[in-house]
Amino acid sequence: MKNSYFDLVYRVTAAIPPGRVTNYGAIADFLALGSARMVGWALNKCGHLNIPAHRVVNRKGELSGRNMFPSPTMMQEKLEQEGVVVENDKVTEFKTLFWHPGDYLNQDDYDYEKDT
DNA sequence: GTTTTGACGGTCT
DNA sequence: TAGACCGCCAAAA
Repeated sequence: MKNSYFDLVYRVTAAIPPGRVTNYGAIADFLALGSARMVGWALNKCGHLNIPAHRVVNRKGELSGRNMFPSPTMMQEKLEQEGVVVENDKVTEFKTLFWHPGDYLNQDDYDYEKDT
């Protein structure tokens, strides 16, 4: 538990319920980071952690970070696998599937550092 | 030590 | 309504 700004991002991202998506701005605003780029950047170094970064998209609901994944299609595949309808690399029901960061309080805590 | 880029967002034109 | 510009903080070159 480092309590760093990116660790907070990890926790919120890990708390995103399956079949649900959110955007960087919401997390950035919730954590008062001041910039959505901090969120995306923090997730960029999530490579060694088991964080569902595929559930995090930009404000337009587009899978902007798919290019960073081991496989660009993996992000969309995972979203569809959880029931999220993705078309043209963007979430169609984004506004409906949108998940508010504040709801993560209901998820209590989550060990994102626990890989395996 | 300085400059540029980056998984973005909001506001102005 | 749509397109373009600026701003946020941090890390790498």
